[in-house]
Order: sequence, then C-alpha cells, then structure tokens
Amino acid sequence: MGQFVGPVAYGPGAAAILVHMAENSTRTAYTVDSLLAVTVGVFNERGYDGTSMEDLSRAAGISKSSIYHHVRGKEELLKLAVGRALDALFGILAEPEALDGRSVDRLEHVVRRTTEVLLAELPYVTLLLRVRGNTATEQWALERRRDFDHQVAELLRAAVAAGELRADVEPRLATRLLFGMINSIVEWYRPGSKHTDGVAEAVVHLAFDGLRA
Amino acid sequence: MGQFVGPVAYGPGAAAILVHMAENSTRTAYTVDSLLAVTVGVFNERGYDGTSMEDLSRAAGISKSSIYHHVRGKEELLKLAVGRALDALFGILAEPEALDGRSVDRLEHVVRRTTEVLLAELPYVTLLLRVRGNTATEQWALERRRDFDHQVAELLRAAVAAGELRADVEPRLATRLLFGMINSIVEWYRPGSKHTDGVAEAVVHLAFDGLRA
DNA sequence: TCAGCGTAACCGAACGATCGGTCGGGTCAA
DNA sequence: TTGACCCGACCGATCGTTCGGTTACGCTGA
Repeated sequence: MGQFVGPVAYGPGAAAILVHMAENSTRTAYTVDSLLAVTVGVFNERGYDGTSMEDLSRAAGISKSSIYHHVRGKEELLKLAVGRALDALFGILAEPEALDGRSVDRLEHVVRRTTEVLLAELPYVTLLLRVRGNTATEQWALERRRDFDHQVAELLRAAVAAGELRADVEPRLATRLLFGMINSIVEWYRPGSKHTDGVAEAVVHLAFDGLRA
Repeated sequence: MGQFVGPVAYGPGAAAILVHMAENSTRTAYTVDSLLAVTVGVFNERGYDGTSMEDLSRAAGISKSSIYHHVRGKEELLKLAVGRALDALFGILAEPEALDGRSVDRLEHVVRRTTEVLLAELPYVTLLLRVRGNTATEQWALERRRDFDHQVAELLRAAVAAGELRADVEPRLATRLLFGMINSIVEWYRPGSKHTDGVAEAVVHLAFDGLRA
C-alpha cells in the first residue's frame, strides 16, 4: 500500500519527500535532506543572517516550530549545508589524479574538478563561499576553507618549482586569483541557462592559457 | 584656536574627525564620512544583515541614537557606502583610455584600473560586491553592477570581434570569469601585507597570458 | 478487516532577547 | 543663543526557540 515517490519539484513544500505514505495521503513529510535543499536556496537568496526562520517556514510550507523537529536550530542547518560542500571539495583532493603525477597535471585536474563540483553542488558551495564569521559554524567553515586553499596553493607552488608554470607571479597570489575566478562562478551560474556549456573547460583554458588569441 | 587634525587611526571612535575644536577639547565629533568609514568596516566583517546598529554604535564609540543625527537609518549608510564604490567604478569607464583606441588596449586599461580602484576603495567595493537583494538599496546596487558588467562585456566582445582575443571562449563567459577573478581580490587582499605588491599587474598578466610558463 | 497504539511530523501560542528607530533632554563651541 | 552632536530610556516589531497539544500514518493483534 505504501510507496516511495521521491521529490516532485522545488517550491514551498514541494521538495518534501513522500516517504512510504498511503496513496491518497494529503500529508507531505520532510527529511533533513529535503528540508536542507529548501533552506540552502533561501540562505543563498537572502543571506544567512538575512534569513529568518519564518522565511524558511514559508519556503518549506511548514510551521516555524516544525523545523525544530528535524534540526536543533538555524545554525545546524547552516552546518549541514556547508559541511556538504566542504566534504565534496576535500573529496577532490583525495582523488588519484590529484595525488599522483606531474604537479601541473594534478593542478589542472583539481581546477577542473573543483569547477565541476561547484557546478554539481552549486547551492551548497555558494553558501560556503559566502560565510562570514559571526557564528561558530561559520568560523569552522572558514578554517576548513583555509586548509583547502593551502593544499591547493602547495600544488601550484610545486608546479612553479618544476618549471611548469610561470614564476613571475607569486604562487600564493596566483592561487588566490585562480580560485577566485573559479569561485566567482557561484555569482552568476544558473544551471541550464545559455553560456554555461563547457564552463569547466573554459576555466582551465583561461587559467592556463589566458585570454590572448 | 580651532584646528583640523584629521583621522588618527581606525578603531572605536578613533576614526572620528576632530573638526575645528578647541585645542583642549576632549570631544570627538563625527561627520557622515568618518562614520561611514567605521560602518563599512563593520558591515564587511559581519555582513549588512548581521550588523546591528548596536554593533555600529560600539565600533564608533557613540550611542546608537547618535547615529541618527547623521543618517536617517541603517539603509542610508549602506547606500552611501556602495554608492561610493559604484561612482569610482563607473569613473573608470569615463576615462579617455577606456574610451579611445584598440578594444584590447581599452580592456586592458579597464582591467588594470578596476583592480586599482578596488584596492584603493577596498572596503567600499567589498561591501558592494557582497550585497544580496533584501532591501531597495541592495536591489539598486545590483542593477548598477549589472550595467557596469554589461559595458565591460561589450568591450571584451569587441576585442574578440577584432581578433585581438581568443574566440573559443564565449565573450560573456570570459568576462564573467575575468571580473570574477578581479572581484575575488576583496576576499583576501589586506593592504600592506605580503604578496600584495603588483597585484594589478599580476591580474593583467594572468588574465591575458594565463598561468603557463 | 479494523480498532487501537505508538510515534514522527506537525501545529499555534508564547517566551525572552534583540532589532531599528524615536523622543526628550544634555553638552559644547562659535 | 544656537545648532551640531551627543545621551539614555523607551517603543513596537521581529527574532530564534520552547512548549503543550494535534494529526496522520504505519503497524499489530484479535
């Protein structure tokens, strides 16, 4: 009698997962993940501090207090969301192509994969890139990001030392500008819109070869 | 008897300007500009929505209600700050070097100048780049930014059409990535710290020639 | 089959704290 | 005296969260 139907669309309540409910049921039920998907969209639109629990309540189509059945508080929602982005990014650094081979190839792999992960987990990475530092969770996220940035910078530095990349721009500066460019994608990328095909390839080309004809 | 001494340091009350006060005066007095300098720092640190008037009051060393002598409200502070950044950026587009000559030279000029303006007006541009859209002022700022971005994209497109820049990356995408890189400077640049010399030159080199040795 | 149970997920009302802003009053230098 | 700049107390609204209660559903045993 019960059946799993999965998410149907994004919108107030629409992202709720119908989990093993009667076929004629009128009640939708959230899981943490489905609630998080709604949450991260609102956080990105209004900012974490600019988002009230009432805003989330409206977006999800459930009462404000119902949210507390799923999570302890607003900050836990933030932690779950940015944690997902961080896990994905650190996962890249653990891939074989990021660990073995010439430094420049590893860097190129990380650049491409970072761009791909950013596109795949856009809402979560977007939120991560916008954290400030007002809460313990935000400070934790910033610390984790610094660790990721450091590891990537070491990779670029090794490629410079091996003579594979230009040495006239300080490696740390180059790293920041390079990843600044990748991260900026969150400010304009919209899945499915024009001009978004081959973004990862464009990033690699611009990064390594520049704009010149 | 009165004398103008100017700002002395950044900190609570310290940014206040001593304006034509008796030599033995113990009273500091804010102007809109000096209050704005404190404000923009706090806005950037905590985010606009994450900043309370109490936060500003503490940073400035005056009572919350005193702020309302200078400005009508919190949003006016935001408008003054982002307005300053916008004026500076649009000023670049009006410079002779941005108007006359080969497209690629004009673009290079705009890239360099944008980077320089960003560094010179760092707190104000930082704030501008972080606006969301929750208030009328933020929506206005976003609209103005879109106009700036559009004009720059036209410049890059003209350079591509003239065969001066690579055509295999869609011009709008290239513009976004390029200015994404420049704008990302606000996330890490600290005046006077290591690795910040020649940032504008580094940006131009990376943008036009890429990372390859 | 169906009544009854347990519980996950939900609700509205209320809480204490904080928010942006107002108001009447004060200080100080020209 | 006047006006720029300031103050503390206070306001109504909103904030994130709690609390006691309700609903809907799946499961089980008679």
